Amino acid sequence: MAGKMVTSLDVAARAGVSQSAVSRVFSGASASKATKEKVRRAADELGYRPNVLARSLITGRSKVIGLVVGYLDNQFYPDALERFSRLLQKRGYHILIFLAKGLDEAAAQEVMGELLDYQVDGIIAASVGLSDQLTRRCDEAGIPVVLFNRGHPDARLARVTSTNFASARKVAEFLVAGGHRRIAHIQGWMGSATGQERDAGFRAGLAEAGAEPWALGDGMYTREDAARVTREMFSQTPLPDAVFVGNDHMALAVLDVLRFELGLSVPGDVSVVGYDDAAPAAWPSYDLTTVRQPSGRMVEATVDMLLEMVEDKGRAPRKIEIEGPLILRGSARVPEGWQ
Amino acid sequence: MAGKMVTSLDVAARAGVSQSAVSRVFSGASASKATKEKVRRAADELGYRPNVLARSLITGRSKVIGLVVGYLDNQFYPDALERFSRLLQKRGYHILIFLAKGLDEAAAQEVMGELLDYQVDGIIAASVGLSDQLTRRCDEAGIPVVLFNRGHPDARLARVTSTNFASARKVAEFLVAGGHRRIAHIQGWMGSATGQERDAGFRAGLAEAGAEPWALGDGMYTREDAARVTREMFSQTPLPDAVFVGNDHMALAVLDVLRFELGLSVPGDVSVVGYDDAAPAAWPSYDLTTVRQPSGRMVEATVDMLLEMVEDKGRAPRKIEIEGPLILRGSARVPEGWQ
DNA sequence: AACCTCTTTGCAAGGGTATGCAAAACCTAA
DNA sequence: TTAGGTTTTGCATACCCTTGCAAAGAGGTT
Repeated sequence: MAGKMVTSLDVAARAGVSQSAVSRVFSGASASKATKEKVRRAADELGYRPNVLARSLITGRSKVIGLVVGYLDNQFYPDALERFSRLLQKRGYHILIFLAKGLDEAAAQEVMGELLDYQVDGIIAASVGLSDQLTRRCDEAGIPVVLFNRGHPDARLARVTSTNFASARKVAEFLVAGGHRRIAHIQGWMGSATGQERDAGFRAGLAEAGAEPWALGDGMYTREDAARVTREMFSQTPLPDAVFVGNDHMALAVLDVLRFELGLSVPGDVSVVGYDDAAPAAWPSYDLTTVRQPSGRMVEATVDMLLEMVEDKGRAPRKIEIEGPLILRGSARVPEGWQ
Repeated sequence: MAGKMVTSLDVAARAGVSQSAVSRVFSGASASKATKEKVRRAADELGYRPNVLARSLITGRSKVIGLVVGYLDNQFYPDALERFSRLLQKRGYHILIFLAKGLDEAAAQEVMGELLDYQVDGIIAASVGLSDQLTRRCDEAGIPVVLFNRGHPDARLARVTSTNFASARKVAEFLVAGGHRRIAHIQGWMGSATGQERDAGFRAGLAEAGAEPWALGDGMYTREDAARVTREMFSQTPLPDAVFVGNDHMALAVLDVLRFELGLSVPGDVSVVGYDDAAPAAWPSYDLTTVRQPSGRMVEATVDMLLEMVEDKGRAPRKIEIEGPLILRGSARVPEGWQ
C-alpha cells in the first residue's frame, strides 16, 4: 500500500507518452503544450514527484549546500541560519546542516567529510575551522567553499566577514574618546582568525592614542570563559573602566557578572562594548553598545559568491568585507560628538 | 583535473577484483580478509568514497532526516537543533533543514513538499504545522513523521511534547499559593495545540482555586506581540499582580516592558512565570521562574521514536509527554513550602 | 505539391552503486 | 581422495532519471 513509488514510467504510461517526455516536462526542457498538459494531469492523478536523487546522480548537481556551523548559542548564528535558509530556498537550493559543537577536531572533520559523500554542490563554513586535508578534498572534488565570519590561514579560500580590524579599531577610538583610561579586552578565541583580527584592530586603535590594553583575557567565545575572565580581571585594582568584548554572546555574560556578581554599574563604573549586534544586544535589560555585523548583507554576499562559484566553476574565490558600524546604546559612555 | 569522480569500478580495477566486491566492502557486507585489504588499499590510494546518492537510489533509504523548524528566535530551538544534530549524527543520519519562518502557509507547505522529493527517511516537524495534504503525502510515501513540541488535530500523528496541561496547571497553583489575586495570562499562539493545551491547563489550575484569568492576550510566540499585549494589559487598573507567559521567548520581552517601559518591579509588583527554560531564562538579568522543557530528553525521545518507525515500518506512532518541572528563580514570589 | 526549417518526440545509453543468483573457492570430515 | 557444507566472488540486472541523437511532425514558402 504505502511506499510504492510512482515513477516517471508510470506517468508516461498513463499519459500515453514516452518516459523522456515526462522527464522533459518536469525538468523544464521544451515540450509542446499538449504534452505538458497530458503529463501534468497524469502526474497529478498519480501523485508523481520526480526523484531528486536520481536526477542528481545524472546531472552531477544535487542542489544541496552543506552548511557547517560551530555552535548556535550565539544568537547571531541562528539568525544567519534563517537567512541562509530563506535565500538558498529562493534560489532552489536546500541545506544539509551539520553542527560541530561538542565534537573533537577529528570527529568534526570526519563528519564534515561525510558532507562530500552527499555530493553537495557547495559548502558554507560558518565560524568553524577547516582542516587542510578537508579543503584539499573539496578542491579535488571541485566543491566550492565559502567561509562565513571566519578567516583561514590558506589565503586562497573565499571568505565573507565584517571589517573586523577597522571596526575594532573604531571601538578603541570610541572608548578612548569617552575618557576611559583603563581599557580592558576580553578577546574572542585567539585561535580563530576573527579573534586575532579584532584583537589587532583594537590594539591598533589604542596605540593611536598611545595606550595599550589594561588587561587581556581569552573568552573562547563562551559565556563561561568570558565570565571567568571577567572575575579574574576585576579581582585586581585599579579596576578597568571599560571592556571591549570579542562578541555579544560573551558581552552579555560580562554584563551579568559585572552587575550581579560584582555590583558594578554599567556604564557608571565600567563601559562595555560588544561585537555582532545579535538580537539580545538590543533588549532593554542589556542595551549593549556594539559593532553591528550586518548579517543580512553578509549572508547575501556569501550566497551570491558561493552560487557564483557553483554555477560557473572557475570563478575565483574572493574575500568580502562588509562594513560593521558601531551601534551606540546604553552600556558605554558616549563621548561628545559621537552621538 | 578537478571533478573527476573516482568510482567503485576504478577501485575494482586497481584492486583486481569485481565492482561488487568493492561495493560489499563499503556497505559492510561479507568479504574475505584478503579482499577487504586489497580494496581498502586501492580505495585509499585513489581517494575513493562511495556515492551516497547512487546508494540511496537503490536501497531506497537516504539516511537523511528532514527537519522543519518554525523559527529560531526562541533559544529553545537552536538548542534542540544542536541536540538533534548530535544524536542523528551518532546514529548515522544527516539533517536536511528547512526553516518555515517568513513564508506564508502555502509557500511553506510547498517547500516542505520538496523535502519529500529528496527521499528523506523521516521528518521531524518542530513547532510547525502540517497541512492535511502534506501528512497524507507522507503517509502515502511511507515516510514517518514526528511532531516535536507541537500537537496536531490528526490524533494519529506521532508527537513529543512536555506535559503542557499539567505543567501549566502547576504554574497556576504556584501563583495562587503565592497569594496573587489578579493573575493574567499571555498565551502562546492560540492557533497552536501547544498554546491551547497550556492555556487549558492554566485555566484548570486557576479554576481549582475558584479563580479565572484576570486578563488574557495572545502573544503569538513573538516578542513584539507579547510586548504589545503587555502594554495593553497594564494600561488598565487595577494592574495584574502576576503574569504567566506562554513561553520564555515572550516572557523576556514581557519582563523588559514591565521593568523598563512601565517602571514596575519584578517580582515586587508583578510576578512573571515563563515556559521552556531556554538558556536566557537563567541569565541573571532575567532570572526567570519557568517550566523546564527537558529538551535533551525530548529530543532523545523524538529521535528514538522516529528511527524506530524508519527502521521498522509498521511501528505505530506514539504520543510521548515528558514531564516539565517548575524551576523556581527570582521573577516570581515563592510561596511558603514551595522552596 | 515539393522543399526547407524548426520544433517535438521516442529510443537507448548512462550515471554509481546494491544485490539475487549461480559458479567458484575454501574447509572439514570421512 | 571424494563428498558435503560454508564462504566468497563475479555477472548481470535494477534503481529512476537525463540527454544526445535521429526520426517524425508541424508550419511556412515557392
